[in-house]
Amino acid sequence: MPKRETPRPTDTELQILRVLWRRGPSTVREVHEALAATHPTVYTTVLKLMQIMAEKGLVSRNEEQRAHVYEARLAREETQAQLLGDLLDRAFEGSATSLVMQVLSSKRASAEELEQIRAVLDELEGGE
Amino acid sequence: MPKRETPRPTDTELQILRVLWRRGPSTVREVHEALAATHPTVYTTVLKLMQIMAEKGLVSRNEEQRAHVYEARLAREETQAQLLGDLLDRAFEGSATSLVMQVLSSKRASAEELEQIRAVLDELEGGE
DNA sequence: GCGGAACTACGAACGTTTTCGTTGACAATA
DNA sequence: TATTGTCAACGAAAACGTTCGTAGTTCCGC
Repeated sequence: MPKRETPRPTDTELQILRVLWRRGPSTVREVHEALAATHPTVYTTVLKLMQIMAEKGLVSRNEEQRAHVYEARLAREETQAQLLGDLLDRAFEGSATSLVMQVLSSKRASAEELEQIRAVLDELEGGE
Repeated sequence: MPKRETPRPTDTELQILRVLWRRGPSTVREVHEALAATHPTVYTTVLKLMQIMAEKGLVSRNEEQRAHVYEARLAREETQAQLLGDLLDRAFEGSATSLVMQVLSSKRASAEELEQIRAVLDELEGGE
């Protein structure tokens, strides 16, 4: 039984993944340009990172074209769930309630967002 | 205007902080023993870590006694909020709603937990 | 006072992540 | 065919986090 688990992406790797989620399958050049605004580096740095990410299994690589096309292997939601579960264990002793309370009480959530969350709650409680 | 921000604690540093939050101000030895079960290392490793954490400002240090007494500089909730806000930016594009949805759907919260969360929502919306 | 226990301080080693320069392959073009 | 531009591959270096051994200090009991 293989223990095939994707490792948790580092901060920089996550920035690349976000580009791939937003743009879909992309070449190194495309990612590099998309990253230029927020994370200015040299082309080969992005290349190296993405090669390593391919080795780790974070992205898949299509080599049919001369410029290889990379794609995130896990959907955005899967990785989000992974990171969130991780933080839940590491910093919240597994208590989802206190995590949600924290996120709500830090004034990040707007009124509309609160409404949406309430809707999700309704669905979870009543729906099933 | 000084830009005094506490750096985000690493995984290992967070383990130490968790001990300090649980025990309150503690010596290196006390932390080391508390950590022995989950994170077995040598005494001086914990010492070094805590010295570095003091430099970073993650903990404060009282040197009155021979065995220095360390204390977390930020309350548990503050650090949790910091880490959460960080993850929100890095992985959720700032959307608290999708973060809460993720945590609710993946770690299916119990009925009581849902009730508690709903109470928080009520307080946030109606209370003020 | 002496020896051992409990500390802090320090520095070296190691692994991982991030960065970049260089090289060689390939393609398009003049 | 020679030149130029784009690309992957690779290696090395820098930065960071983690680990541990060693040295030196202080304290206590004998």
